[in-house]
Amino acid sequence: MKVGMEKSKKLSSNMEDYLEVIALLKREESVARVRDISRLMNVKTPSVTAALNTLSKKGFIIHERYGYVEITPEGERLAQGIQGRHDMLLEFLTKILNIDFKIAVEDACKMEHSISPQTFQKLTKFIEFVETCPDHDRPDWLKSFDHYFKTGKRLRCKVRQIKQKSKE
Amino acid sequence: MKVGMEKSKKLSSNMEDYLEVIALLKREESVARVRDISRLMNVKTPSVTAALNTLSKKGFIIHERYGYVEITPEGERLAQGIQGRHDMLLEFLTKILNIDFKIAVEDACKMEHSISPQTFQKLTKFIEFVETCPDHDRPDWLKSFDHYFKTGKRLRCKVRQIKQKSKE
DNA sequence: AAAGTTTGTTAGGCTTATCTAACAAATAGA
DNA sequence: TCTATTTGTTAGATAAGCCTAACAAACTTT
Repeated sequence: MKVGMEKSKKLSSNMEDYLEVIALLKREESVARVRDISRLMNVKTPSVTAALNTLSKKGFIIHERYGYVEITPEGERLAQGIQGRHDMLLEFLTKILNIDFKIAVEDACKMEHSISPQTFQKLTKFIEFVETCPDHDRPDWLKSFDHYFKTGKRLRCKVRQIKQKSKE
Repeated sequence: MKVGMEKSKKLSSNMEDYLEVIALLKREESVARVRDISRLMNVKTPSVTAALNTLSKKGFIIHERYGYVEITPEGERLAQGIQGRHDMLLEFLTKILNIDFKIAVEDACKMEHSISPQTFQKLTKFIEFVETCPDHDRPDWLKSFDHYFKTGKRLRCKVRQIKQKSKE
């Protein structure tokens, strides 16, 4: 074992989930209790206690025996990152790909832990690009994809295309 | 423990990775040896032996002591599914989102284990939709996104829009 | 305020996946 | 062929996460 070995600040997917749920509870119920965490995560309370010890040691939360769970600024920052990835993925899956909500949530919950910053950034911009399109709700090319997905047939995607054809 | 309890056929991400690598070796080198699996996966050989026992018990491979690893039809089917998800994700990330290859591979390697069939199907069709577009290489709307990503500015995507503006 | 209920912790066990060390089998070279 | 090297296996340890059972603290409730 190396001498100056720092304890790693990196969290496993599981620990990220705990932190995410804690942040959610703080946000929605103003306090985070062991019982609530255990219910939301479908684990027993001893598992929560163990997780809290891990998160404490790494400095993401503050937890004294029998007390509420508090998040440190560092924990808050991390939780926001995870939540941001989750929200973005969910939006991409539901609004752009039209995946069923329940399945989209499942996918997002898993992918939120592994997606790279670069992919996150690209997808974020992609969503923004779609949603700020000066069309009505959904840009025409996406509607065209919807149709392609349903029928397997392409719509003429460009008027220009037709014009070019008539010029030949 | 329930009486009729079957051993589950479900594989962890780790075991899926082993199976994937075994299939890769069979494909590229015609045989899969413990040593090669261990090298490709950056684990020591005893870890491979342990994994092979797990995969054998679940019926995805056949492995006798000191022999090559063979894949069963069931294992082959599973491996193809995983590889298919991997390839699709890699294509989506590199060709559509223009993510750097190395990062795209990392993302794909993680996501391939968690993506739902529905999302797989949608993304597959989406790639198909993009790649069969009657444009040159990349459809105009995607080029328009590229520009938006680089500059943050939208290109006029529709003439109609301009007309509406001048009407106000 | 004492008893009962709920909540949280500790202790100890199981599983998965990894490792090192030691040994055994297979292959290669002299 | 017989020894040396490489490859594979076994044994035993460690770490993460989960569990149950037992206990302890905190809260309700009368």
